[in-house]
Amino acid sequence: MGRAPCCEKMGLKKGPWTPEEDQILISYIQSNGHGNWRALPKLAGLLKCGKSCRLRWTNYLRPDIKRGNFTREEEDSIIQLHEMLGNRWSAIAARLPGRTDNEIKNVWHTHLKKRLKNYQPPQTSKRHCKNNNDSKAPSTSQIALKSSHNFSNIQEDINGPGPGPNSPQRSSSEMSTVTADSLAVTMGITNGGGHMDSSENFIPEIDESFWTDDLSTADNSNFNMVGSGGEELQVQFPFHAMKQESVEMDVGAKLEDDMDFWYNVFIKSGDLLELPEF
DNA sequence: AATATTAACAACCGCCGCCTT
DNA sequence: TAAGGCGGCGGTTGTTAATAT
Repeated sequence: MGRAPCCEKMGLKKGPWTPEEDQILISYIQSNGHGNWRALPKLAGLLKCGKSCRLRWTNYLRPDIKRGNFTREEEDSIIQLHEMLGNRWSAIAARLPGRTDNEIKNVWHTHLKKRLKNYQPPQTSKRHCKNNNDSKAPSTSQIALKSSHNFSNIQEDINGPGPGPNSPQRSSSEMSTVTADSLAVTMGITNGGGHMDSSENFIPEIDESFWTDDLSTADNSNFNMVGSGGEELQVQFPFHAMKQESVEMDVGAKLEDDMDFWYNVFIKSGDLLELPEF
């Protein structure tokens, strides 16, 4: 069934916002907050529906919105995030401060799709990224992240409760600490041949042969993460990931020094993350 | 200079999930 | 527990500006 769109209510104006309407909305929200969006237009004296007001505010009038063209770095971040998250524009926007989902969506459709279309990733041999010498070294913008959290939580998330076949054998004294205590991390595995990172490094796709169900033969893995501010983080997990499209983990896996693989991972609640000196 | 085409962006629409009653 | 309201999200459309013919 579904509700009728609020804008079908009598007397409500559709279409572009005038500077006067913008000013009314800004003034009202600044002094009263938006509260109930549906009630707002009436209270503020606007002939717009609440939905339209909310959209106008969140996509255009909000004071923290960054106007102007996207930088190359921002575009690269969008491409990378889109590879991980798909069309989840709001999730992408959450990692690009000052940018809105609508704006990012527009940029994607008008610029970035074309850019990617023109880009042909280099061919990678099987398990090409397995070897450090083959895979790209971390760029200077990437930061190694370590945590003291026991990574068995992650294995439990993947394998279910109980001791995994590859329980951590190293003492936590070897680990640095991330101060975040409940950081949720989601691994997003690339499926499409690879991509360029913001430093023009090619991050290869992970070949089917990489994945294993046998953690006892696992290698340490290394992840390329995007932090809350869109910054890239390089992390490693001491287990060989099993293939899952999206794995929710408790933060803080134990992370190791030996670099092996490159993946794309994003921090779901990145605000909690504090980067250690490293 | 006029017209057609394309690009860019703002706004709308409808669905979905969460929250309240 | 179910129903309805609300906000948020992603897809899509409409309008305007820029560029090509």
